[in-house]
Amino acid sequence: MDAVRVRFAPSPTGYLHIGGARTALYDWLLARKTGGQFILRIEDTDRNRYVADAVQDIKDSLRWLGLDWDEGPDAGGEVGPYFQSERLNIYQKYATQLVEAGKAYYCFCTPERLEEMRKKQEQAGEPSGYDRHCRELSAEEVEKKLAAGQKYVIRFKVPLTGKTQVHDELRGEMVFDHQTLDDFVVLKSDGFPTYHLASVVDDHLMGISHVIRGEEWIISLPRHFLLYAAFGWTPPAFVHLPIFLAPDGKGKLSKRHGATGVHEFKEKGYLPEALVNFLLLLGWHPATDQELFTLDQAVEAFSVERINTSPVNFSLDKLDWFNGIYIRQLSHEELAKRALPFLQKDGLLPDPCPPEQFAYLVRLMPLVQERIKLLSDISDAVGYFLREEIDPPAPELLLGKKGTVEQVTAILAKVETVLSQTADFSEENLERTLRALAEELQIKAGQLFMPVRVAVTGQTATPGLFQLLAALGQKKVLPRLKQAVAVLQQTGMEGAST
RNA sequence: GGUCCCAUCGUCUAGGGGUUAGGACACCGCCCUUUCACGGCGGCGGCAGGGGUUCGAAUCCCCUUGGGACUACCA
Repeated sequence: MDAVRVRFAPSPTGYLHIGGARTALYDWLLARKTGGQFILRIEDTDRNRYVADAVQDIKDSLRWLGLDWDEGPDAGGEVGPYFQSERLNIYQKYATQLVEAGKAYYCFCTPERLEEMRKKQEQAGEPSGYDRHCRELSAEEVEKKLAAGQKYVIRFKVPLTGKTQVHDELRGEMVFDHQTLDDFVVLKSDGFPTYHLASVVDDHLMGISHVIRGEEWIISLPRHFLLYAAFGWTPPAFVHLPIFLAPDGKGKLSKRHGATGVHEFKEKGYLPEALVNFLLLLGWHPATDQELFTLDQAVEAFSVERINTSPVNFSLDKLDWFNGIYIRQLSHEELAKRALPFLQKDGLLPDPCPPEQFAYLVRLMPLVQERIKLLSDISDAVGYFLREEIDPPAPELLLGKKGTVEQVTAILAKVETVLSQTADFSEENLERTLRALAEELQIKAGQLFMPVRVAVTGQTATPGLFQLLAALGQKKVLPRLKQAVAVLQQTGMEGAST
Protein backbone atom coordinates (compact mmCIF):
# COMPACT_ATOMS: atom_id res chain seq x y z
CA MET A 1 0.00 0.00 0.00
CA ASP A 2 1.11 3.54 -0.68
CA ALA A 3 1.79 5.94 2.13
CA VAL A 4 -1.17 6.56 4.39
CA ARG A 5 -2.57 10.05 4.13
CA VAL A 6 -5.73 10.86 6.03
CA ARG A 7 -7.58 14.09 6.39
CA PHE A 8 -9.98 15.55 8.89
CA ALA A 9 -12.22 17.88 6.96
CA PRO A 10 -14.58 19.81 9.20
CA SER A 11 -16.93 22.47 8.02
CA PRO A 12 -16.57 25.73 9.93
CA THR A 13 -20.25 26.07 10.66
CA GLY A 14 -19.77 25.88 14.43
CA TYR A 15 -17.52 24.61 17.18
CA LEU A 16 -15.81 21.24 16.90
CA HIS A 17 -18.43 18.62 17.60
CA ILE A 18 -17.66 15.64 19.79
CA GLY A 19 -18.41 13.33 16.88
CA GLY A 20 -15.97 15.23 14.74
CA ALA A 21 -13.40 14.90 17.50
CA ARG A 22 -13.69 11.13 17.37
CA THR A 23 -13.28 11.17 13.61
CA ALA A 24 -10.20 13.34 13.98
CA LEU A 25 -8.88 11.01 16.67
CA TYR A 26 -9.22 7.92 14.47
CA ASP A 27 -7.68 9.83 11.55
CA TRP A 28 -4.78 10.89 13.71
CA LEU A 29 -4.35 7.42 15.17
CA LEU A 30 -4.20 5.80 11.76
CA ALA A 31 -1.69 8.36 10.54
CA ARG A 32 0.56 8.00 13.58
CA LYS A 33 0.25 4.24 13.58
CA THR A 34 1.37 3.96 9.97
CA GLY A 35 3.83 6.81 9.91
CA GLY A 36 1.57 8.59 7.46
CA GLN A 37 0.31 12.16 7.38
CA PHE A 38 -2.64 13.69 9.13
CA ILE A 39 -4.08 16.60 7.20
CA LEU A 40 -6.50 19.24 8.37
CA ARG A 41 -8.66 20.65 5.61
CA ILE A 42 -11.31 23.28 6.15
CA GLU A 43 -14.42 22.71 4.06
CA ASP A 44 -15.76 26.23 3.97
CA THR A 45 -17.88 25.97 0.88
CA ASP A 46 -21.12 27.07 2.49
CA ARG A 47 -21.10 30.81 2.68
CA ASN A 48 -24.45 30.97 4.42
CA ARG A 49 -23.55 28.83 7.38
CA TYR A 50 -20.02 30.09 7.85
CA VAL A 51 -19.19 30.97 11.47
CA ALA A 52 -16.29 33.35 11.99
CA ASP A 53 -14.78 31.77 15.12
CA ALA A 54 -15.29 28.21 14.02
CA VAL A 55 -11.87 27.61 12.48
CA GLN A 56 -10.18 28.89 15.62
CA ASP A 57 -12.34 26.67 17.80
CA ILE A 58 -11.59 23.65 15.65
CA LYS A 59 -7.86 24.25 15.82
CA ASP A 60 -7.90 24.99 19.55
CA SER A 61 -9.96 21.91 20.32
CA LEU A 62 -7.79 19.62 18.22
CA ARG A 63 -4.68 20.92 19.93
CA TRP A 64 -6.26 20.62 23.35
CA LEU A 65 -6.95 16.97 22.61
CA GLY A 66 -3.36 16.50 21.54
CA LEU A 67 -4.12 15.88 17.88
CA ASP A 68 -1.51 17.70 15.84
CA TRP A 69 -1.74 17.88 12.06
CA ASP A 70 1.09 17.62 9.57
CA GLU A 71 -0.50 19.68 6.85
CA GLY A 72 -3.19 22.32 6.92
CA PRO A 73 -3.84 25.69 8.55
CA ASP A 74 -0.76 26.94 10.44
CA ALA A 75 1.18 23.89 9.23
CA GLY A 76 1.45 24.46 5.52
CA GLY A 77 2.00 21.60 3.10
CA GLU A 78 2.69 20.82 -0.52
CA VAL A 79 -0.84 20.31 -1.74
CA GLY A 80 -2.59 23.37 -0.36
CA PRO A 81 -4.32 25.62 0.00
CA TYR A 82 -6.15 23.76 2.75
CA PHE A 83 -9.15 26.03 2.82
CA GLN A 84 -11.58 25.03 0.12
CA SER A 85 -12.70 28.61 -0.32
CA GLU A 86 -9.23 29.29 -1.69
CA ARG A 87 -9.50 26.54 -4.27
CA LEU A 88 -12.56 27.67 -6.20
CA ASN A 89 -10.74 27.86 -9.52
CA ILE A 90 -9.74 24.22 -9.14
CA TYR A 91 -13.31 23.03 -8.64
CA GLN A 92 -14.55 25.21 -11.46
CA LYS A 93 -11.96 23.72 -13.75
CA TYR A 94 -12.96 20.16 -12.92
CA ALA A 95 -16.65 20.92 -13.13
CA THR A 96 -16.16 22.42 -16.56
CA GLN A 97 -14.12 19.43 -17.56
CA LEU A 98 -17.03 17.22 -16.65
CA VAL A 99 -19.40 19.31 -18.74
CA GLU A 100 -17.08 19.18 -21.72
CA ALA A 101 -16.84 15.43 -21.41
CA GLY A 102 -20.63 15.22 -21.45
CA LYS A 103 -20.72 13.94 -17.89
CA ALA A 104 -22.31 16.99 -16.36
CA TYR A 105 -24.56 19.76 -17.57
CA TYR A 106 -25.72 23.29 -16.88
CA CYS A 107 -28.98 23.55 -15.06
CA PHE A 108 -30.93 26.80 -15.04
CA CYS A 109 -33.80 25.70 -12.87
CA THR A 110 -34.75 28.27 -10.25
CA PRO A 111 -35.00 27.41 -6.58
CA GLU A 112 -38.71 28.17 -6.87
CA ARG A 113 -39.20 25.59 -9.58
CA LEU A 114 -37.27 23.01 -7.59
CA GLU A 115 -39.31 23.75 -4.53
CA GLU A 116 -42.51 23.29 -6.44
CA MET A 117 -41.22 20.08 -7.97
CA ARG A 118 -40.42 18.71 -4.55
CA LYS A 119 -43.84 19.58 -3.25
CA LYS A 120 -45.51 17.77 -6.11
CA GLN A 121 -43.34 14.72 -5.64
CA GLU A 122 -44.18 14.59 -2.01
CA GLN A 123 -47.90 14.92 -2.64
CA ALA A 124 -47.81 12.21 -5.26
CA GLY A 125 -45.78 9.98 -2.98
CA GLU A 126 -43.04 9.79 -5.56
CA PRO A 127 -39.35 9.46 -4.76
CA SER A 128 -37.77 12.87 -4.39
CA GLY A 129 -34.97 14.09 -6.61
CA TYR A 130 -34.23 16.41 -9.46
CA ASP A 131 -36.43 15.70 -12.50
CA ARG A 132 -33.59 16.25 -14.98
CA HIS A 133 -35.42 19.15 -16.57
CA CYS A 134 -32.23 20.69 -17.99
CA ARG A 135 -30.40 17.48 -18.81
CA GLU A 136 -31.23 17.52 -22.51
CA LEU A 137 -30.96 21.23 -23.19
CA SER A 138 -29.35 21.81 -26.60
CA ALA A 139 -25.98 23.47 -26.86
CA GLU A 140 -27.63 26.51 -28.43
CA GLU A 141 -30.12 26.87 -25.62
CA VAL A 142 -27.37 26.64 -23.06
CA GLU A 143 -25.32 29.24 -24.90
CA LYS A 144 -28.28 31.57 -25.09
CA LYS A 145 -29.08 31.32 -21.40
CA LEU A 146 -25.45 31.71 -20.46
CA ALA A 147 -25.12 34.75 -22.68
CA ALA A 148 -28.25 36.19 -21.12
CA GLY A 149 -26.53 35.91 -17.76
CA GLN A 150 -28.96 33.38 -16.33
CA LYS A 151 -27.93 31.79 -13.07
CA TYR A 152 -26.96 28.20 -13.29
CA VAL A 153 -25.59 25.25 -11.39
CA ILE A 154 -23.69 22.32 -12.81
CA ARG A 155 -25.22 18.94 -12.25
CA PHE A 156 -23.64 15.54 -12.60
CA LYS A 157 -25.22 13.34 -15.23
CA VAL A 158 -26.00 10.10 -13.42
CA PRO A 159 -26.38 7.14 -15.81
CA LEU A 160 -30.08 6.34 -16.25
CA THR A 161 -29.55 2.61 -15.88
CA GLY A 162 -27.13 0.26 -14.24
CA LYS A 163 -25.70 0.13 -10.76
CA THR A 164 -22.65 1.30 -8.91
CA GLN A 165 -20.88 -0.96 -6.50
CA VAL A 166 -19.11 0.80 -3.69
CA HIS A 167 -16.79 -0.47 -1.01
CA ASP A 168 -16.54 0.37 2.65
CA GLU A 169 -13.61 -1.04 4.63
CA LEU A 170 -15.90 -2.08 7.47
CA ARG A 171 -19.08 -3.11 5.70
CA GLY A 172 -17.72 -4.49 2.47
CA GLU A 173 -19.53 -4.13 -0.83
CA MET A 174 -22.74 -2.20 -1.27
CA VAL A 175 -24.67 -1.81 -4.48
CA PHE A 176 -26.74 1.20 -5.46
CA ASP A 177 -29.14 1.31 -8.37
CA HIS A 178 -28.65 4.41 -10.53
CA GLN A 179 -32.41 4.83 -10.74
CA THR A 180 -32.43 5.78 -7.09
CA LEU A 181 -29.89 8.53 -7.65
CA ASP A 182 -30.67 11.94 -9.07
CA ASP A 183 -28.51 14.39 -10.95
CA PHE A 184 -26.85 16.07 -8.02
CA VAL A 185 -25.33 19.51 -8.06
CA VAL A 186 -21.55 19.69 -8.19
CA LEU A 187 -21.12 23.43 -8.65
CA LYS A 188 -23.47 25.90 -7.02
CA SER A 189 -24.74 29.08 -8.62
CA ASP A 190 -22.39 31.17 -6.49
CA GLY A 191 -19.45 29.38 -8.07
CA PHE A 192 -18.73 27.32 -4.95
CA PRO A 193 -18.57 23.53 -5.19
CA THR A 194 -20.81 21.21 -3.24
CA TYR A 195 -19.31 18.79 -0.75
CA HIS A 196 -19.44 15.97 -3.30
CA LEU A 197 -17.26 17.67 -5.87
CA ALA A 198 -14.92 19.42 -3.48
CA SER A 199 -14.17 16.41 -1.32
CA VAL A 200 -13.60 14.09 -4.27
CA VAL A 201 -11.35 16.53 -6.08
CA ASP A 202 -9.39 17.43 -2.97
CA ASP A 203 -9.03 13.90 -1.70
CA HIS A 204 -7.61 12.96 -5.06
CA LEU A 205 -5.37 15.99 -5.46
CA MET A 206 -4.14 15.73 -1.89
CA GLY A 207 -3.30 12.07 -2.25
CA ILE A 208 -5.65 10.92 0.48
CA SER A 209 -5.46 7.16 1.00
CA HIS A 210 -8.22 6.70 3.59
CA VAL A 211 -11.38 8.70 4.00
CA ILE A 212 -12.66 8.33 7.54
CA ARG A 213 -15.98 10.05 8.11
CA GLY A 214 -19.40 9.62 9.67
CA GLU A 215 -21.86 6.97 8.62
CA GLU A 216 -24.25 9.62 7.36
CA TRP A 217 -22.10 9.75 4.23
CA ILE A 218 -22.69 6.17 3.19
CA ILE A 219 -25.75 7.17 1.23
CA SER A 220 -23.58 9.56 -0.81
CA LEU A 221 -20.89 7.01 -1.53
CA PRO A 222 -22.25 6.02 -4.96
CA ARG A 223 -22.16 9.67 -6.04
CA HIS A 224 -18.56 9.85 -5.00
CA PHE A 225 -17.64 6.63 -6.79
CA LEU A 226 -19.42 7.95 -9.89
CA LEU A 227 -17.36 11.11 -9.68
CA TYR A 228 -14.10 9.20 -9.30
CA ALA A 229 -15.03 7.07 -12.28
CA ALA A 230 -15.94 10.13 -14.34
CA PHE A 231 -12.54 11.65 -13.66
CA GLY A 232 -10.80 8.34 -14.22
CA TRP A 233 -9.40 8.32 -10.70
CA THR A 234 -9.03 5.47 -8.25
CA PRO A 235 -11.10 6.04 -5.11
CA PRO A 236 -9.40 5.97 -1.72
CA ALA A 237 -10.41 3.49 0.97
CA PHE A 238 -13.57 4.54 2.79
CA VAL A 239 -14.19 3.98 6.47
CA HIS A 240 -17.58 5.07 7.73
CA LEU A 241 -17.80 5.50 11.48
CA PRO A 242 -20.96 4.64 13.41
CA ILE A 243 -22.87 7.77 14.33
CA PHE A 244 -23.41 8.99 17.86
CA LEU A 245 -26.97 8.62 19.04
CA ALA A 246 -28.55 10.68 21.78
CA PRO A 247 -28.11 9.08 25.24
CA ASP A 248 -31.72 7.92 25.12
CA GLY A 249 -31.08 6.29 21.77
CA LYS A 250 -33.63 8.52 20.07
CA GLY A 251 -31.99 10.07 17.06
CA LYS A 252 -28.67 11.57 16.24
CA LEU A 253 -26.78 13.33 19.01
CA SER A 254 -27.40 17.06 18.89
CA LYS A 255 -27.07 20.18 21.00
CA ARG A 256 -30.39 19.41 22.59
CA HIS A 257 -28.76 16.55 24.46
CA GLY A 258 -26.33 18.64 26.47
CA ALA A 259 -22.73 19.34 25.67
CA THR A 260 -21.69 18.39 22.17
CA GLY A 261 -18.85 20.83 21.56
CA VAL A 262 -15.37 19.85 22.60
CA HIS A 263 -14.85 23.22 24.25
CA GLU A 264 -17.91 22.62 26.40
CA PHE A 265 -16.33 19.50 27.80
CA LYS A 266 -13.24 21.48 28.58
CA GLU A 267 -15.27 24.12 30.37
CA LYS A 268 -17.13 21.48 32.34
CA GLY A 269 -13.86 20.27 33.78
CA TYR A 270 -13.08 17.21 31.71
CA LEU A 271 -9.45 16.35 31.04
CA PRO A 272 -8.40 15.87 27.43
CA GLU A 273 -6.83 12.55 28.42
CA ALA A 274 -10.21 11.35 29.65
CA LEU A 275 -12.14 12.62 26.66
CA VAL A 276 -9.71 11.00 24.24
CA ASN A 277 -9.83 7.69 26.11
CA PHE A 278 -13.60 7.82 26.18
CA LEU A 279 -13.91 8.65 22.50
CA LEU A 280 -11.38 5.99 21.58
CA LEU A 281 -13.62 3.27 22.97
CA LEU A 282 -16.81 4.64 21.46
CA GLY A 283 -16.82 2.67 18.25
CA TRP A 284 -13.51 0.91 18.52
CA HIS A 285 -12.29 -1.92 20.73
CA PRO A 286 -8.87 -3.47 21.21
CA ALA A 287 -8.58 -7.24 21.13
CA THR A 288 -7.86 -7.14 24.86
CA ASP A 289 -9.69 -6.02 28.00
CA GLN A 290 -7.57 -2.91 28.33
CA GLU A 291 -9.68 0.19 29.02
CA LEU A 292 -7.11 2.83 29.91
CA PHE A 293 -5.11 4.26 27.03
CA THR A 294 -2.70 7.11 26.71
CA LEU A 295 -2.52 8.58 23.25
CA ASP A 296 0.72 6.66 22.67
CA GLN A 297 -0.80 3.39 23.78
CA ALA A 298 -3.78 4.05 21.56
CA VAL A 299 -1.50 4.55 18.57
CA GLU A 300 0.11 1.22 19.38
CA ALA A 301 -3.17 -0.67 19.69
CA PHE A 302 -5.29 1.02 17.04
CA SER A 303 -6.46 -0.72 13.92
CA VAL A 304 -9.18 0.19 11.44
CA GLU A 305 -10.46 -3.39 11.31
CA ARG A 306 -11.63 -3.25 14.90
CA ILE A 307 -13.88 -0.24 14.41
CA ASN A 308 -17.52 -1.14 15.00
CA THR A 309 -20.42 -0.55 12.68
CA SER A 310 -23.42 -0.28 14.98
CA PRO A 311 -24.61 3.13 16.15
CA VAL A 312 -23.33 4.27 19.54
CA ASN A 313 -25.34 5.75 22.40
CA PHE A 314 -23.50 8.76 23.66
CA SER A 315 -23.83 8.22 27.39
CA LEU A 316 -21.55 10.18 29.71
CA ASP A 317 -21.28 7.85 32.73
CA LYS A 318 -18.09 6.25 31.61
CA LEU A 319 -16.53 9.57 30.71
CA ASP A 320 -16.98 10.69 34.32
CA TRP A 321 -15.24 7.55 35.50
CA PHE A 322 -12.34 8.10 33.11
CA ASN A 323 -12.05 11.67 34.29
CA GLY A 324 -11.79 10.58 37.91
CA ILE A 325 -9.09 8.10 36.96
CA TYR A 326 -7.05 10.68 35.11
CA ILE A 327 -7.47 13.30 37.81
CA ARG A 328 -6.07 10.86 40.33
CA GLN A 329 -3.11 10.15 38.07
CA LEU A 330 -2.02 13.77 37.96
CA SER A 331 0.77 15.06 40.16
CA HIS A 332 -0.36 17.51 42.84
CA GLU A 333 1.39 20.31 41.04
CA GLU A 334 -0.23 19.46 37.72
CA LEU A 335 -3.68 19.06 39.24
CA ALA A 336 -3.37 22.45 40.90
CA LYS A 337 -2.29 23.96 37.61
CA ARG A 338 -5.27 22.56 35.78
CA ALA A 339 -7.72 23.42 38.54
CA LEU A 340 -6.52 26.97 38.96
CA PRO A 341 -8.55 28.51 36.12
CA PHE A 342 -11.73 27.10 37.63
CA LEU A 343 -10.92 28.62 41.03
CA GLN A 344 -10.09 31.93 39.45
CA LYS A 345 -13.34 31.90 37.55
CA ASP A 346 -15.18 31.38 40.83
CA GLY A 347 -13.23 34.20 42.46
CA LEU A 348 -11.50 31.98 45.01
CA LEU A 349 -8.01 32.82 43.81
CA PRO A 350 -6.66 35.92 42.08
CA ASP A 351 -5.47 35.98 38.49
CA PRO A 352 -2.52 35.93 38.25
CA CYS A 353 -2.09 33.71 41.26
CA PRO A 354 0.80 34.64 43.59
CA PRO A 355 3.32 31.82 44.20
CA GLU A 356 2.49 31.43 47.92
CA GLN A 357 -1.18 30.95 47.18
CA PHE A 358 -0.42 28.51 44.43
CA ALA A 359 1.87 26.60 46.75
CA TYR A 360 -0.95 26.40 49.29
CA LEU A 361 -3.26 25.13 46.55
CA VAL A 362 -0.76 22.40 45.70
CA ARG A 363 -0.69 21.53 49.38
CA LEU A 364 -4.47 20.98 49.30
CA MET A 365 -4.47 18.68 46.30
CA PRO A 366 -3.80 15.40 48.10
CA LEU A 367 -6.84 16.07 50.27
CA VAL A 368 -9.25 16.48 47.39
CA GLN A 369 -7.71 14.59 44.50
CA GLU A 370 -9.65 11.39 44.96
CA ARG A 371 -12.84 13.25 45.79
CA ILE A 372 -13.41 15.19 42.61
CA LYS A 373 -14.63 13.88 39.29
CA LEU A 374 -14.49 17.11 37.34
CA LEU A 375 -12.03 19.95 37.58
CA SER A 376 -15.03 22.18 38.09
CA ASP A 377 -15.74 20.33 41.35
CA ILE A 378 -12.65 21.99 42.75
CA SER A 379 -14.31 25.13 44.08
CA ASP A 380 -16.70 23.22 46.31
CA ALA A 381 -13.90 20.96 47.39
CA VAL A 382 -11.45 23.61 48.51
CA GLY A 383 -13.62 26.69 48.99
CA TYR A 384 -13.54 26.57 52.79
CA PHE A 385 -9.76 26.41 52.72
CA LEU A 386 -9.40 29.47 50.54
CA ARG A 387 -12.07 31.62 52.09
CA GLU A 388 -11.14 33.48 55.22
CA GLU A 389 -14.51 32.80 56.81
CA ILE A 390 -17.35 30.40 56.22
CA ASP A 391 -21.04 30.92 56.74
CA PRO A 392 -22.21 29.80 60.19
CA PRO A 393 -23.23 26.15 59.86
CA ALA A 394 -26.85 25.20 60.43
CA PRO A 395 -27.42 23.88 63.99
CA GLU A 396 -28.96 20.64 62.71
CA LEU A 397 -25.77 19.93 60.80
CA LEU A 398 -23.68 20.56 63.89
CA LEU A 399 -25.83 18.34 66.04
CA GLY A 400 -26.08 15.44 63.64
CA LYS A 401 -28.62 12.74 64.34
CA LYS A 402 -28.21 12.20 68.02
CA GLY A 403 -26.34 15.14 69.51
CA THR A 404 -28.01 17.45 72.02
CA VAL A 405 -27.34 21.18 72.07
CA GLU A 406 -25.72 21.10 75.51
CA GLN A 407 -23.46 18.18 74.74
CA VAL A 408 -22.23 19.39 71.35
CA THR A 409 -21.75 22.91 72.60
CA ALA A 410 -19.61 21.58 75.40
CA ILE A 411 -17.63 19.36 73.06
CA LEU A 412 -16.86 22.15 70.62
CA ALA A 413 -15.97 24.59 73.36
CA LYS A 414 -13.63 22.04 74.85
CA VAL A 415 -12.02 21.33 71.47
CA GLU A 416 -11.54 25.03 70.94
CA THR A 417 -9.82 25.35 74.30
CA VAL A 418 -7.59 22.38 73.74
CA LEU A 419 -6.59 23.41 70.22
CA SER A 420 -5.87 26.94 71.32
CA GLN A 421 -3.36 25.58 73.80
CA THR A 422 -1.22 23.69 71.33
CA ALA A 423 1.23 25.20 68.90
CA ASP A 424 1.68 21.93 67.06
CA PHE A 425 -0.90 21.69 64.30
CA SER A 426 0.58 18.64 62.66
CA GLU A 427 -1.74 15.85 61.64
CA GLU A 428 -0.11 13.50 64.13
CA ASN A 429 -0.46 15.80 67.07
CA LEU A 430 -3.98 16.78 66.13
CA GLU A 431 -5.03 13.15 65.97
CA ARG A 432 -3.34 12.30 69.25
CA THR A 433 -4.87 15.28 70.96
CA LEU A 434 -8.41 14.83 69.73
CA ARG A 435 -8.53 11.10 70.29
CA ALA A 436 -7.29 11.63 73.82
CA LEU A 437 -9.94 14.27 74.32
CA ALA A 438 -12.69 11.92 73.15
CA GLU A 439 -11.48 9.36 75.64
CA GLU A 440 -11.39 11.91 78.40
CA LEU A 441 -14.95 12.99 77.62
CA GLN A 442 -15.94 9.35 77.35
CA ILE A 443 -17.50 9.69 73.93
CA LYS A 444 -16.84 7.88 70.67
CA ALA A 445 -14.34 9.45 68.34
CA GLY A 446 -17.03 10.02 65.72
CA GLN A 447 -19.14 11.99 68.19
CA LEU A 448 -16.30 14.38 68.56
CA PHE A 449 -15.04 14.46 64.99
CA MET A 450 -18.26 15.15 63.17
CA PRO A 451 -19.22 18.37 64.97
CA VAL A 452 -15.68 19.64 64.54
CA ARG A 453 -15.77 18.79 60.87
CA VAL A 454 -19.01 20.68 60.36
CA ALA A 455 -17.85 23.59 62.49
CA VAL A 456 -14.72 24.23 60.44
CA THR A 457 -16.01 23.35 56.96
CA GLY A 458 -19.78 23.73 57.07
CA GLN A 459 -19.99 20.31 55.42
CA THR A 460 -20.48 16.73 56.52
CA ALA A 461 -18.44 15.25 53.68
CA THR A 462 -14.83 16.36 53.75
CA PRO A 463 -11.29 15.02 53.59
CA GLY A 464 -9.88 13.32 56.68
CA LEU A 465 -10.34 15.54 59.73
CA PHE A 466 -6.72 15.81 60.84
CA GLN A 467 -5.40 16.47 57.37
CA LEU A 468 -8.06 19.06 57.02
CA LEU A 469 -7.36 20.83 60.33
CA ALA A 470 -3.65 20.81 59.62
CA ALA A 471 -4.17 22.30 56.20
CA LEU A 472 -6.63 24.86 57.49
CA GLY A 473 -4.29 25.99 60.26
CA GLN A 474 -4.96 27.19 63.75
CA LYS A 475 -5.75 30.70 62.59
CA LYS A 476 -8.83 29.59 60.71
CA VAL A 477 -9.82 26.67 62.91
CA LEU A 478 -10.25 28.48 66.23
CA PRO A 479 -12.58 31.26 65.05
CA ARG A 480 -14.72 28.72 63.22
CA LEU A 481 -15.04 26.63 66.36
CA LYS A 482 -16.04 29.71 68.29
CA GLN A 483 -18.55 30.59 65.62
CA ALA A 484 -20.11 27.14 65.87
CA VAL A 485 -20.33 27.39 69.64
CA ALA A 486 -22.06 30.72 69.26
CA VAL A 487 -24.54 29.24 66.79
CA LEU A 488 -25.42 26.50 69.25
CA GLN A 489 -25.71 28.83 72.21
CA GLN A 490 -28.07 30.94 70.19
CA THR A 491 -30.12 27.87 69.39
CA GLY A 492 -30.13 26.79 73.01
CA MET A 493 -31.50 30.13 74.14
CA GLU A 494 -34.20 30.12 71.52
CA GLY A 495 -35.09 26.59 72.50
CA ALA A 496 -35.34 27.62 76.17
CA SER A 497 -37.55 30.59 75.49
CA THR A 498 -40.13 28.62 73.53
C1' G B 1 -42.83 7.09 1.21
C1' G B 2 -37.95 5.74 -1.25
C1' U B 3 -32.67 4.23 -0.72
C1' C B 4 -29.07 2.53 2.61
C1' C B 5 -26.90 0.99 7.36
C1' C B 6 -27.31 -1.45 12.07
C1' A B 7 -29.14 -5.28 16.02
C1' U B 8 -25.15 -9.45 22.78
C1' C B 9 -26.61 -6.89 30.02
C1' G B 10 -29.54 0.09 31.17
C1' U B 11 -24.71 1.94 28.46
C1' C B 12 -19.77 0.88 25.88
C1' U B 13 -18.40 -3.88 24.28
C1' A B 14 -15.66 -9.29 23.85
C1' G B 15 -17.11 -13.53 21.60
C1' G B 16 -18.03 -15.00 14.43
C1' G B 17 -20.63 -23.03 14.91
C1' G B 18 -19.75 -26.75 20.90
C1' U B 19 -18.16 -20.83 26.28
C1' U B 20 -21.26 -21.89 33.26
C1' A B 21 -22.03 -15.96 27.05
C1' G B 22 -16.37 -12.57 29.30
C1' G B 23 -14.92 -7.36 30.69
C1' A B 24 -15.86 -2.11 31.83
C1' C B 25 -19.31 1.97 33.36
C1' A B 26 -23.76 2.65 36.05
C1' C B 27 -26.71 0.44 40.01
C1' C B 28 -27.10 -2.61 44.73
C1' G B 29 -24.66 -5.10 49.01
C1' C B 30 -20.40 -6.09 52.12
C1' C B 31 -15.38 -4.80 53.74
C1' C B 32 -11.88 -0.73 54.87
C1' U B 33 -13.12 3.79 57.80
C1' U B 34 -13.88 9.88 61.90
C1' U B 35 -17.62 11.65 57.25
C1' C B 36 -17.18 11.62 51.95
C1' A B 37 -14.34 9.65 48.43
C1' C B 38 -10.57 6.06 46.83
C1' G B 39 -9.69 0.91 47.07
C1' G B 40 -11.08 -4.46 47.72
C1' C B 41 -14.81 -8.31 47.40
C1' G B 42 -19.58 -9.85 45.78
C1' G B 43 -24.43 -9.25 43.35
C1' C B 44 -28.16 -7.70 39.73
C1' G B 45 -28.47 -7.79 34.50
C1' G B 46 -28.04 -9.66 27.85
C1' C B 47 -27.78 -12.90 22.70
C1' A B 48 -35.21 -8.72 19.63
C1' G B 49 -38.78 -12.60 17.45
C1' G B 50 -39.71 -16.50 13.89
C1' G B 51 -38.08 -19.81 10.34
C1' G B 52 -34.20 -22.50 8.15
C1' U B 53 -28.79 -24.88 7.57
C1' U B 54 -26.32 -28.24 11.12
C1' C B 55 -25.29 -33.73 15.36
C1' G B 56 -25.04 -28.71 17.54
C1' A B 57 -26.47 -21.98 16.58
C1' A B 58 -25.32 -15.74 20.27
C1' U B 59 -22.29 -17.11 16.05
C1' C B 60 -24.19 -18.84 9.01
C1' C B 61 -28.84 -17.78 5.69
C1' C B 62 -33.92 -15.78 5.10
C1' C B 63 -38.14 -13.16 6.96
C1' U B 64 -40.35 -10.08 10.60
C1' U B 65 -39.70 -6.43 14.14
C1' G B 66 -37.03 -2.50 16.09
C1' G B 67 -33.51 1.48 15.79
C1' G B 68 -30.78 4.86 12.80
C1' A B 69 -28.93 7.68 8.48
C1' C B 70 -29.95 10.11 3.97
C1' U B 71 -33.63 12.10 0.87
C1' A B 72 -30.79 20.78 -0.24
C1' C B 73 -27.55 25.18 -5.03
C1' C B 74 -25.73 22.02 3.98
C1' A B 75 -21.83 19.47 5.13
